[in-house]
Amino acid sequence: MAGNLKRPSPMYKQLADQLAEAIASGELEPGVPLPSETKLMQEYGVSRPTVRSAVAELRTMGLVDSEQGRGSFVRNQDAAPSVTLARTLRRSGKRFEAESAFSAIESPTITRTHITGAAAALLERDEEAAFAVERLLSDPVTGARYAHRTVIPLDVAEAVPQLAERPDAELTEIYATLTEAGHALTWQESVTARAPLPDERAALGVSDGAPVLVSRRVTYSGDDRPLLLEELRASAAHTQLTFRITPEKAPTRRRAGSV
Amino acid sequence: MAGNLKRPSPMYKQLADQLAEAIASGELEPGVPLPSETKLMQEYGVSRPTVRSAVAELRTMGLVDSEQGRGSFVRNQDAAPSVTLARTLRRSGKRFEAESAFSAIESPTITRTHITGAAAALLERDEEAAFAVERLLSDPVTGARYAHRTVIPLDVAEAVPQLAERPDAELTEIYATLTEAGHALTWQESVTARAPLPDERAALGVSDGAPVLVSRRVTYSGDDRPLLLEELRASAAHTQLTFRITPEKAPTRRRAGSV
DNA sequence: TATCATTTGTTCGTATGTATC
DNA sequence: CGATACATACGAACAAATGAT
Repeated sequence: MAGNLKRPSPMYKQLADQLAEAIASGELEPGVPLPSETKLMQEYGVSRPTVRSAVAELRTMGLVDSEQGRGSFVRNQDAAPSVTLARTLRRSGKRFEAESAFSAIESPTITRTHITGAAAALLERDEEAAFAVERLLSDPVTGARYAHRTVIPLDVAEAVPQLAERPDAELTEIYATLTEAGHALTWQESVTARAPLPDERAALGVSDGAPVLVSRRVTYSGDDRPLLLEELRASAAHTQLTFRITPEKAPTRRRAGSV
Repeated sequence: MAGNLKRPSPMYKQLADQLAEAIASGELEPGVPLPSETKLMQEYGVSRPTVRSAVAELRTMGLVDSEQGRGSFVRNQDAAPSVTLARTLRRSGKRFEAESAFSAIESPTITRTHITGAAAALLERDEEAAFAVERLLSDPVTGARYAHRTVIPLDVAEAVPQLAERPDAELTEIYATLTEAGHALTWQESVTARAPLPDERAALGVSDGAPVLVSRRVTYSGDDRPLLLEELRASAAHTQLTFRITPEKAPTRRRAGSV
């Protein structure tokens, strides 16, 4: 980790890259502090703002955590994927069971809303009324927190009285209820990630630079009519989601270059 | 959007919050530029560094994109999940087909490596030798780019000669080969996300503040012996992954509080 | 084509606040 | 209490990209 920075490519980025490489190579181990800002200024012959920009880069890359009065510490990334949430369902007859178990931090809140945004596209309903059930959950082992939200369109709730009465029933119960109501259920889950919103940082305990995983599961009647939506949000630093891939038995259509 | 900032809570954060709120409320619509840094300095009576810190916050929140010489523009978040990659397999007899098709940007590169890190855990092999096949792919419609990596442990390749000869065959071919070799294949995919590394920014075209989705698919023989690993990386700003959830037929064990 | 005003990007310097040890 | 560390905020200058003149 010597002290030579050429131009161009901003000096703060070069410094960030060098530090990132030192972290990746293990030269700077998790838990140990970076050299202080003053040291880095002297070592590399750059000014304070340049050093601070470099360290800020490392923070947004999720490589270090800075603590006022102490230092900037290399984050332990091996301990990163700690919690694995299996997004699998088990079924026996008309009963369902979810693979991953949570404990609720607060009791669920039920509200009446309208379906907008991503939910509208997935439920194929725009601006229609719906029940929304919000839960704040935590993993019983690690204490990691999750936000869970269920959206039940009003037309679905009206067709199945038990849903309207207890929209906050457990999801496995709801699946059973819908099955008894004659629906042949199928599910599709879609996963993406984004930077946390300000309120999510606190609620989900998202560490600096870590994204939020957003997973949305749609329950269909048959293969195509959306009945309800679940949305799960979690800090990606603590969580990975797993899916069992089951090949569909379907006629082969030719396609080129797929991987 | 008036100009009153109290202390404490850093002024740059207050300014960032006010701008974020203006974006959330629709006062600042997607595509329109924020007031210029000079304007914001005057409006709020703060210095240029303070304004720049605030805008930097918005960038890492993924709310705006800044372009030198032009301005900082509110990002269109509705157009965010543009590309949907279905992580589903289809099967007919011993033939397989992937749902999502890509076109290769470069021809695959084959290297000999050792299995470490997340791959070691998933393949249940530590430091063992393996083929690694790297591909840079793109979506034929949108042009979005993906990095794909296949890891084939050497013991698997040696047991199935076709793999050792052409480790860079298409995955569906490899699945077929393994099936013909007598393996009953199953798959498990795990998804997480993280901030992009410096080289990924360029290779995957990751916009500022957007995380990278990392999805790893393990192919098992039977239910438990890992044969090979695929790793797919993509910018979460452009991509969502979809999974078909197929309930497993299994005896019901009781569990509390699952959602 | 060349110039110029505007806008963001980079880098320096300096001062002060605040948490930690 | 004092030394050290990061956090915030100011001012200033120049670079680089853009778009219009």
